[in-house]
Amino acid sequence: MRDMTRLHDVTLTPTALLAVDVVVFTLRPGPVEQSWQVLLIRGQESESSAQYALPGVLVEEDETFDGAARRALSVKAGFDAHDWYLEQLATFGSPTRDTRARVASVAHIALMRSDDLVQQSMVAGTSVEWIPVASIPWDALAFDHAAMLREGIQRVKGKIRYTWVLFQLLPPVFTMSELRAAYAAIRDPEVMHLSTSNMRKLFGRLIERGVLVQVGERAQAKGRGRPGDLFRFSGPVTGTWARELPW
Amino acid sequence: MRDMTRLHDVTLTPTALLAVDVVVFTLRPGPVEQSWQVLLIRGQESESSAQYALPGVLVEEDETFDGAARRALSVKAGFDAHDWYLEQLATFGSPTRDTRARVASVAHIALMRSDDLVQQSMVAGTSVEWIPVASIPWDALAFDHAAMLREGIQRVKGKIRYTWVLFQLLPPVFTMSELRAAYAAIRDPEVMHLSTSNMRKLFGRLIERGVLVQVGERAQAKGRGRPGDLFRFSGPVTGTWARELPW
DNA sequence: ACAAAAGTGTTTCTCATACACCCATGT
DNA sequence: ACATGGGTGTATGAGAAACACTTTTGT
Repeated sequence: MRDMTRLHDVTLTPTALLAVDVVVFTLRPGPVEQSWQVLLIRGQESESSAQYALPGVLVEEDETFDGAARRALSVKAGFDAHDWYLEQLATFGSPTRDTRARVASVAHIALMRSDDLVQQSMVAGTSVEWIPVASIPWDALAFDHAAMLREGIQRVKGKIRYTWVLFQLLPPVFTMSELRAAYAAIRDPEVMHLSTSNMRKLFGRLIERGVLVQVGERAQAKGRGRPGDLFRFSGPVTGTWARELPW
Repeated sequence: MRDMTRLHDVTLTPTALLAVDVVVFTLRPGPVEQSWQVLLIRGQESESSAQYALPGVLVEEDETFDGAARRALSVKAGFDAHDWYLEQLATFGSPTRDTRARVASVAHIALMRSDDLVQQSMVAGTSVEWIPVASIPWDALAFDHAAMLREGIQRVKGKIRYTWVLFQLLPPVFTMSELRAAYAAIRDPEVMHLSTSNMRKLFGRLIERGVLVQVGERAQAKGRGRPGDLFRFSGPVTGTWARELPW
């Protein structure tokens, strides 16, 4: 970056390859237990026991990790992820993780709004599958992708409790019920038992501060019952609650 | 790790170098504002503006990141860090961070108990300095070490609030006052105004669960005032509070 | 004896949870 | 009409914060 305070006495011959892998999460309509889903790629190399892998690519010479991760989503899954929430998770680089060369993979997590799903696609020879987090085929994952998934799941579970990333998984406009359902799907189905009354009280602070804006309309009624008021999130992606949410 | 589901169609020529850098924190006696300190290496290459750097080394062929990080602490600062708390922070690998080659550095944070400081040392040509976090020379840091420090500081500040890592910075036996002071030094000096009464009530849960054990003795009296009861932490390093601490 | 630091117990107030009741929509 | 889901307001209980008072040390 700025100077050469280090490495002056060593060779600069490259010794490793850099890769990125992405754990993509989304929320889909359906039963709470299956709503939170992750994207896996089913490979065509059927001779091995590893049927599933995370989307990943090798990092190119002049490419940032962020750029490589978004390219992986494009190349491996056919998604245009240029405006998705993306954050670095951790780097996996055990000397033995790949037998052919030292490969360090910088794992990321990405959050896709379920209504972006219009584009679902099929990429030459591989197929893209959304799997509920509750039923991940842990034993059929390539490389150390199981460890990446475990860490990614923990990261998201923890982070929705004190930051505003949850809104990156919701559509632009949503009801309190949808917000509660999103929370329940990721953290704990028990949250579904919370009354809308208490939800509003908790999120009332955000409404006062203008982070949640009530759009002047009601949602489309679906099925029986009164449709809920619609809200729009207008705060910074990186924002946090003053206090951690109680559940 | 397990098979070859990927990379089958690309060359495996190494293109990058792997490094580790470590942000080492400790707590030292003294005024609250200067108690939380970080380790910086003052380099001898005085021609450049970057006077300070984090301890770091290149990762060797058969070395884990964890191993390389502990070696960096040994080689660059003369510490035996084999039993220190060490965790991966993030990987910094901008294509332009080093002009000579693509170097990806896996940053770590390490926590040193201040009473381990017996070993303080001097390594050939470089000098090890403990700098209060409040007075880091941001403009005199090599590479992207300023970014690493910023992230490291945020990580620790956040993590002491919901995990038990704070105890990794305290001596094996400590008083409630020392615990409060440690918290105050990292999070907010305001915490110093909390009464010991309220502290005990908050940590009372931990005492009941046996995570904090009251050693049957009082601390050495220093100066005026009654010495505090001594406690010992006996929980898992990775433990978390049921609820986030209120401050 | 007094100041300073630590321990114990009580009071107050905030806020999470629970509950009772009203509103809107589809069958 | 009634069942179902959403919204409003109130009551209850847990716990954080504040405070008054006692205990132990050094000067």
